[in-house]
Amino acid sequence: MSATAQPGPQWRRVLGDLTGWLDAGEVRPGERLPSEAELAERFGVHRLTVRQALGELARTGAIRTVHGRGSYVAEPPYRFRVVPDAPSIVAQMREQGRSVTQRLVAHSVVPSTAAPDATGLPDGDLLQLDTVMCVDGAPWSRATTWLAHDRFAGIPAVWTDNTSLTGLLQAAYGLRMRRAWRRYAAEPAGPADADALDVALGVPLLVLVGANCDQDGEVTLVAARRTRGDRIEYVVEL
Amino acid sequence: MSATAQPGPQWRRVLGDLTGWLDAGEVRPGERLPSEAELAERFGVHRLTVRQALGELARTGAIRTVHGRGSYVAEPPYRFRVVPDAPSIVAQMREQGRSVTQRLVAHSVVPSTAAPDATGLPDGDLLQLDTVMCVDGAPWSRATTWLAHDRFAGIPAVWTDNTSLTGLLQAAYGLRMRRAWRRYAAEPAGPADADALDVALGVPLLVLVGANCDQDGEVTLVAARRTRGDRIEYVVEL
DNA sequence: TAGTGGTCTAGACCACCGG
DNA sequence: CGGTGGTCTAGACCACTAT
Repeated sequence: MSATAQPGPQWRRVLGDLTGWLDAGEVRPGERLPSEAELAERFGVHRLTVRQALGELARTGAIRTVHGRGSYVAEPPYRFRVVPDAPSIVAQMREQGRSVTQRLVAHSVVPSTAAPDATGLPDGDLLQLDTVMCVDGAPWSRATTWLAHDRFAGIPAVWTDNTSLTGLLQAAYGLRMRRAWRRYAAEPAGPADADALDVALGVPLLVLVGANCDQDGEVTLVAARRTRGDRIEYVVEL
Repeated sequence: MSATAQPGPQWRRVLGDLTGWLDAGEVRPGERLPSEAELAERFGVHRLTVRQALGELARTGAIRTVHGRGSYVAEPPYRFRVVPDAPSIVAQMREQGRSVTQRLVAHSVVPSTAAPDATGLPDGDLLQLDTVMCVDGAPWSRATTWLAHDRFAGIPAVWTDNTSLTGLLQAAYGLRMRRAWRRYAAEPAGPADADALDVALGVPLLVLVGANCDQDGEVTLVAARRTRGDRIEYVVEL
């Protein structure tokens, strides 16, 4: 009945009731919620009031709203536990039986100032690769990678959706890398993220910026990866 | 003039124009934006349309809206770079000249099932500490910590706002710990986070769950720390 | 008390999706 | 086509802040 007589704003009550539905499993993951109009009628409020509550649910990832179809209960935010030691992320996921593809959406030559500062990359032009990774068919993360252009200019020509950059560098360049440093941060999805990762504006992304170096200790690769917060967890064993 | 004739919705144009103001420094950090009513008039749209744009700015942390006063341009999202190796976070920040306080907001005895799974803590009741850390007077992170209750029951009695848990454990219990494992994730702020950290619902938090073990390799402390995403960056040197 | 943001309603039109 | 969510307006009232 949801006759919850709360003191706060009405959309809070609606939000509370809807959250209750989800927690109680009255609407299961994958199922559609009643339409906004019907919810408005059922709760005795205006549709905009319902939308306020639905917006909060969407921002926290509890539901997923699709224009023209409805709002669907999201799958529980399962997370891959990615272990930064061990092989590359792609190899790791494939070992877990996931289908992983990485599409090269853009590549360009940029001055070395374009990479995040304090990277340790050598001076000179850089090759910048913009990729989108999909796991089991769903957008998972975006990455921007910088490499010395003179050395790696041939990469875009041989890229395929099944490329693992780590594997490619080892196979084609004989390059075995190890991790130099990592930075972890949480940022809201911007317009480009929302578009590429199929999420709402502002949802949390886990941002990992890192550098790898070659056998001689020279930094040869810098990458910034923005991953859906509900889809990842980095585990570091010490 | 902002006669930007864009194709998308109007609130996008408003958002774009406001973002332009901020980027160009036409409104500086700490200054107040015009009132919603005035913005509505100036952009020739309804106040709700302006609010849609302001809401996005607030969620990305670009502005900060205060009931009854107005919307203020946020300080640039400066981030502490916290190095997980090296001393405790508190000690590290104080070395950087920050004033750090940690208020104990609650403590209780809970069954061992209350801690995040796979922690490695011994069975038996746990002491759970809920704390809020402020840096330079502003809320910065919330933490929940679990310890064996029988061994550490006296901690709440001696807690002060200047306590560093690491320091306390070493001083009062002769305990020197080292890191066992860490998990990094990004999650949206829930109601409790929003309240304690003074942020909007749903803004990104960087969540760090970790365990420390004593000299014998026994896990003695598990902690989950939820920090404002615009205020932190974890750096790991490898 | 005046000005600000927060909430809510009523009603409209558009854009998208599916059959 | 009908149903859905996305946007927008008009107007009202409430809650909070400052003076």
